[in-house]
Amino acid sequence: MDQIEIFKALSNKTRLQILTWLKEPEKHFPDHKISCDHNNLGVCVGHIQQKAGLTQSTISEYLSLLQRAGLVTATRMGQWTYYKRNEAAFEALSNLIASEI
Amino acid sequence: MDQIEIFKALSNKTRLQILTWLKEPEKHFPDHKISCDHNNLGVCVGHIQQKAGLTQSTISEYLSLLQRAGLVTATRMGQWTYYKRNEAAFEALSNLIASEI
DNA sequence: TTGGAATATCGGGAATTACCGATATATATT
DNA sequence: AATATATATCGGTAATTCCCGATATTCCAA
Repeated sequence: MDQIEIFKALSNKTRLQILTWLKEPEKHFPDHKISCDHNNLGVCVGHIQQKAGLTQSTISEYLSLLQRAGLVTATRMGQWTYYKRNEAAFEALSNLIASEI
Repeated sequence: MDQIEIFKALSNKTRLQILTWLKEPEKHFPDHKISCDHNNLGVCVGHIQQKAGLTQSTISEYLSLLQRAGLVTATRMGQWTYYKRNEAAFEALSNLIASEI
């Protein structure tokens, strides 16, 4: 758990938005059931990219950055990569700020 | 409470160190009683700078950056400026991460 | 009121980050 | 095998951040 990597990952408006969108995927990605997300794997890159309005390469990089920071997990299924929040990481970060930092 | 400004402020090793030092000033600045810190005002810039090992200008900027983010408060007393943690901000941030982000 | 001490601000070079377009890779379909 | 789709990676420019030295400002002391 690299604190600085986490805080850097959170220091960007688009990435923060993505994380809050992933809190309620069914709300923010209403068409996810009929396309990417079969189970509870998360949301695929393309949907996130469309909603964010930045290029595919940028969003792909942002998502892998969030993954390296441990804030999301990625699952590859066929041609899609599904990203979902790692709630444990947020809980740990909250506790870290409340007690360590 | 500008989230991004806060996370940017926390995205630096030296600034994180300063914040943890300020959690226990008497431990990390053992000579603070006989010099700067008369009451509970915090720790003066010079002591923080010595411990951090960076230049005076850098530390001064880091401290005002932390202040702008709301993570510390500054009190000017004579020629010294004393910085101390704003614990309410950390609590608020912890809660924010636990519930909003 | 002049000099010194503590801090703040200014200007700048090197490194990092924010995005992009182009291209590569992997998978699915025909 | 050839093509199409989804994602990842690469190379690059503009903006931001890191940290410095030099200078300005504020306050105190002689």
